Amino acid sequence: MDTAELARAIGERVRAARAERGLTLGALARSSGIGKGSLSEIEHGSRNPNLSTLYALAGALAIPLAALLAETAGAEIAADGIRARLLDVEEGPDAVVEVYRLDLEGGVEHRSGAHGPGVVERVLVLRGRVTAGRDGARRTAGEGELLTWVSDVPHGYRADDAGAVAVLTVTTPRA
Amino acid sequence: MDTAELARAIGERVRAARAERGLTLGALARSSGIGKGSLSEIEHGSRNPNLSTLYALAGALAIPLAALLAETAGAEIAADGIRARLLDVEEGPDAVVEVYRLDLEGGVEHRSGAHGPGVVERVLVLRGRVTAGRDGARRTAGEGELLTWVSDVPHGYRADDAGAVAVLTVTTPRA
DNA sequence: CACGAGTGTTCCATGAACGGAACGGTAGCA
DNA sequence: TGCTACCGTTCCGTTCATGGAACACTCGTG
Repeated sequence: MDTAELARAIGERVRAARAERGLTLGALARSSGIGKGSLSEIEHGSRNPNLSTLYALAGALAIPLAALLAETAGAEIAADGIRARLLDVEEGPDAVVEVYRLDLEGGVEHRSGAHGPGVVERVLVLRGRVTAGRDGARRTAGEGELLTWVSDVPHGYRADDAGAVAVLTVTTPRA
Repeated sequence: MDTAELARAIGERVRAARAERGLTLGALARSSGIGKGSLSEIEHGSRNPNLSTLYALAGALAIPLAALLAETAGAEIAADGIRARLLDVEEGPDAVVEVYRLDLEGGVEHRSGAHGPGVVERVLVLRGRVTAGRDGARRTAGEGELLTWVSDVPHGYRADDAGAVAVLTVTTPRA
């Protein structure tokens, strides 16, 4: 991703956030103190805004600056009915633990092949009910409950019809 | 926090990252394609760099742009021997769940007063051993284990001597 | 149809961020 | 002590991002 692409991505996020809030370009210009022309070009990605402009913009839209500029492309895995966003990576002496936020649409099955030996997955349910685990040994957890399995064989996740949100941790032992 | 403060904070982060990597200002200038003078002033916070400059800088330092610009002040709670970094907030229909990464130094006790009624805390241990819970009803969990308690009374956390890392979720019911 | 009030885009003079050159300071070395 | 090499800071001419004005366009209204 180069700067032009990033500028375009930021522009899209700004326009989406503005639309979400029902603001016109002029209204956002007034509340942020940024020129209407500047805003227009920022939304099109044809500007190279400086820090104060970005900061004022994020403030007026009530978005964290980091969220406005995130290069989430690589950190976000999205498929039909499932979205996994990397929140954190803990590099311990014996293992690396990745922490994801998992958004599961209702009723959609997500399958995953076998991972390396010793890889353990854990799902801590935040909202809804999740059925997950190794093929043939699925279990179900409700809010606040934890599912654990060794994922060296094919496995999968599924939410109740209402959908679910969970924290997924993937623990990979060091080679 | 205004723009000047943010610029100063970013400058400090840049200088720290550069020192960590053992780079001189000139070397970083060459690898990032940014002028040496610009870099010097950015590190002092006396510049208002634009997007392409920030992006090139983050790239040369191998830091995510979002991390360079994060306004972590509000999202990070740091005290003696404990650090809690907000990873995510899930706003469900019945409750709001905050997800934190918890870093606990060995042997240090962290106490917390009572929260509102119905607030539930959960600790999923990623590394080490954690003893936590309501006063008088502490329990201990090792890697991959989960501790849960209702935090409407004083409670606390403590890691083994080696320290620990965990995911903490705080579930607050909607009023 | 004319008009006013709104939209978002394009244009422009000004001021500031840019890269690079010049500078003072320090360390190593003959 | 003279020389070289490199450090980080300050300065400077050029380039470009800025806010605001001018603009084209779309509605709703009389």
